[in-house]
Amino acid sequence: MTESVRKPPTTKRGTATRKAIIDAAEHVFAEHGYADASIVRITERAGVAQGTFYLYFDSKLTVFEELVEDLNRRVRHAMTEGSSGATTRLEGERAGFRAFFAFTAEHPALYRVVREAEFVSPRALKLHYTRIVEGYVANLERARAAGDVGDIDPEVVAWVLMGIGEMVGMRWVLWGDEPGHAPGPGSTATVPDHVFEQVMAFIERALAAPRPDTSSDHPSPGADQR
Amino acid sequence: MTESVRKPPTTKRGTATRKAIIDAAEHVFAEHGYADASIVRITERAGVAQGTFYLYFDSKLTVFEELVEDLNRRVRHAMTEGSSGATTRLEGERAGFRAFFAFTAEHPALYRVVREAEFVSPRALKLHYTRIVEGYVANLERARAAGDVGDIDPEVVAWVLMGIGEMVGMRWVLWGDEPGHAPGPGSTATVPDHVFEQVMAFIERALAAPRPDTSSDHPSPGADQR
Amino acid sequence: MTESVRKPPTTKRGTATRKAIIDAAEHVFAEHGYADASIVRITERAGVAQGTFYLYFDSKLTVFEELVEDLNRRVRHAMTEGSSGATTRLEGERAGFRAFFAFTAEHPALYRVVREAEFVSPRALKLHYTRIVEGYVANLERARAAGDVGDIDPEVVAWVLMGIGEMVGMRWVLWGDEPGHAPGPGSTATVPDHVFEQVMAFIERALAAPRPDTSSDHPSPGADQR
Amino acid sequence: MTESVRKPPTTKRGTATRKAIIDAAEHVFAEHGYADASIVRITERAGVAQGTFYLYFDSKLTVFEELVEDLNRRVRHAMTEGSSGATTRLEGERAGFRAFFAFTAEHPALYRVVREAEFVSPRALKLHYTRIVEGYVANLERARAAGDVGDIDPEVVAWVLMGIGEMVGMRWVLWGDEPGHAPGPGSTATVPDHVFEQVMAFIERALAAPRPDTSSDHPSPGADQR
DNA sequence: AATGAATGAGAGTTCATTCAT
DNA sequence: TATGAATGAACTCTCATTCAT
Repeated sequence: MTESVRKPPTTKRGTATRKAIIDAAEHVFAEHGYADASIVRITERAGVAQGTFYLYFDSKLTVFEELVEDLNRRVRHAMTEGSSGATTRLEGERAGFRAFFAFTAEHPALYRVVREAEFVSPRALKLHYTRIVEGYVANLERARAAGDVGDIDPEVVAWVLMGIGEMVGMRWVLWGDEPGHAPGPGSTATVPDHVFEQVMAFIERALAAPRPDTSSDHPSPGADQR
Repeated sequence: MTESVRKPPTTKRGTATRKAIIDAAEHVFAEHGYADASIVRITERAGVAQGTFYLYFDSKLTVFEELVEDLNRRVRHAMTEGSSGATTRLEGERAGFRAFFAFTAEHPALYRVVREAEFVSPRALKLHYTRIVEGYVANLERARAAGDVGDIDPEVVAWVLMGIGEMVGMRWVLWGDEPGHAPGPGSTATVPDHVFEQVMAFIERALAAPRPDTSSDHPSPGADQR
Repeated sequence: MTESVRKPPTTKRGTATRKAIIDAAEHVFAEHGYADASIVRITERAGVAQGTFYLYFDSKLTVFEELVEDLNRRVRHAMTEGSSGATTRLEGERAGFRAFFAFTAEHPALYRVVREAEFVSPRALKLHYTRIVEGYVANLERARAAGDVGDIDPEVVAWVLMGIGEMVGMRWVLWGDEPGHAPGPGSTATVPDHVFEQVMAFIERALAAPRPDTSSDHPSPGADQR
Repeated sequence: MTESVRKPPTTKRGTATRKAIIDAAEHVFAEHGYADASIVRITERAGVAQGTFYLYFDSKLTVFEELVEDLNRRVRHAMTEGSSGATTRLEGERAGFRAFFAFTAEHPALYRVVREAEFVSPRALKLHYTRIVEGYVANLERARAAGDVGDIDPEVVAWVLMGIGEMVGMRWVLWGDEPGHAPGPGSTATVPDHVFEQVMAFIERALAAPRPDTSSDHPSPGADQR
């Protein structure tokens, strides 16, 4: 296991070059997938020579992993940013999902790159999902403590939410309205309103705290809605 | 629209060889992913010469697509089979998910192959998901007509269920209990009970028909909305 | 040098099969050239299985050589046949060339196969040319003895005639009138009249016996040097 | 109409490598023919790695076509160069043919490569012949205008000359004196004198302007129509 | 006599990576 | 810091030939 060494630039010019390469890589990976994303393509798009690539990255895999991390950081940022202004849990949830879909629309790379990561870099893949899930878990635990949601296992529910977001994103953001043909590369269409509402309603019903009156006058002992 | 040039085998031996290759392909794709699943690896595992491969398949892509179709057929079969004995919708749903997870455990290829299909064969990928979703949709429409579930959009919910199944399957079947290291190739562990229960409960709450008494002042006791 | 063994058929059916293969080979070689003329293509066109081929021929090279021999026999036959009715040398020459061009038009294989033979089977190539040349030589020697042509070296002139026939055939029979695009496979167009006349006139001038009166002081009246 | 993707070399080293490959290709094609001239053989002879080949050429076919063009340029250059010092048409013609045979002796590739081009690249083949023919045509038209040759069709005669040169070159330059066995690869023997004289005499008789006095009663003594 | 499945060497080509400049 | 020429292992695929049936 050769240690992957970071190769930080030391000059302004270097920093710019490095960024150019990462940016190029995002597009190339998104468009061709890992296997078909050749270094030539990346460097050509970045406007540098092939050799230059290895001044900043150890290998193709290295950029890939760094890119996954980068995108991961950015989605999570977008999600918290999006829901930061929310005053209720429900509002926050909606804003978070909206931000997620918007990010997916703007950065299809996230999606495609992550799905391929299964074989390319399981480590990166797991990190990616785990980190997002951790965010959900934190929110869910807080909500549960506040009695905002029912008695759920935050860990499990977090993964469930992750799955919903991913599949709906793939279906409606990446594929577009017509499942037959994918939207062009520049498309930034997001999930249609009614789909979004259906999804959120689904989630809300699933999370909703049991109505306090359920056990009020006619307590059904042992009734556990789980 | 290019038709396959290869003719189907006409002898017993040929049929056996073809099957051996497809079987080998399933394992190799599952283990290495499409890009790294070389023809050499596949034929070596199948115990035939490299050239033999091309007697039955036009290209690596062809086997891939055929394999996806094959696995798709088999999961769907497993799922309907599994839920065939169920008497209530709830029971059927549980059995269907169980079958899905069990299949995933036994055929990790399904999972891995499909996730990589994004770039390899978008067509195959879409077919796969769409077909499974169609099954869900049919069930949901029937349930809604019977008043078994609330007023949901079956199409959207179907994709949501698909997403849940896929993510939970990945997390607990493929990764195993410890997210750090994947279970060995031969592992057939399935989703832990408590996770399964949590997931099913989540889904049930989300699908449940709204309780009729909600807006009335005379709650009908014993009304079980599930 | 493994001896190429003939594999003659012993039954009627066998004879038919063998012929079918040779015929198919002529077309396939003519259309694709030696290198791209696969055994599969030949046997498919002949309507037999691959293995059957080796019942009648030792190898791809064997059919090729036999085909060259066959075609050679046939052009020569066509040429002598054509000029058999001629009463003068000039007439015979014209008829011979006409027959040659006609054969080329009907059997482009001759042409193409021979040109490729340079590398495939030098032996066959040389045999082919040499045999045709021998015919020319015989005619020229006879003509010289009869005083019908000047004092030429029959051997050299024979090769020259061969070259003329081949190049003109290629240019006007195989390429057609427009050098830009070759005529379709079925085309049997031959050399245009005026080209034919030019070529024959060229040859006649070159062969003509020097007029006896030129250097003598007693012109022999009626001497026609052509 | 697909443009070559390879960029021309920008450094001295690159230029040298490219040349080394073309040179190697010339020899390998000449020795083995197109079909058997593998990239391995070419690169091995050039002393570079296989991959290097593709830095400069898109494919085997590309080098082939470039080589044909290159050789074509060079024969034509050699021919005009050779006949440049000539003072009479006859002298020029002889010099041109001599140059052609000499070139053939030194570059057997020209010959072999062109004959195989029929299937490999008809376009290149036609270009090659057409360009040489154009040179002949120009000369013949000039000669005819000057009354140096009879009333011939320059186009037809040009192809005829082409055919003579090619066949004689093949017979006496490439095959050597003994038709049984080709001369070694390094052989630079050219057409034997007496053959050359016979060929030129043949051509001269065919081209000679008809003697003006032919129909007069006062033969101009010493006029030799050859 | 005929089949057609099987072979395996070898083809052309790509590409991550190295290195001299 | 940047270049771009060079590498060579690995890939997919073809095909003349063999052989059991």
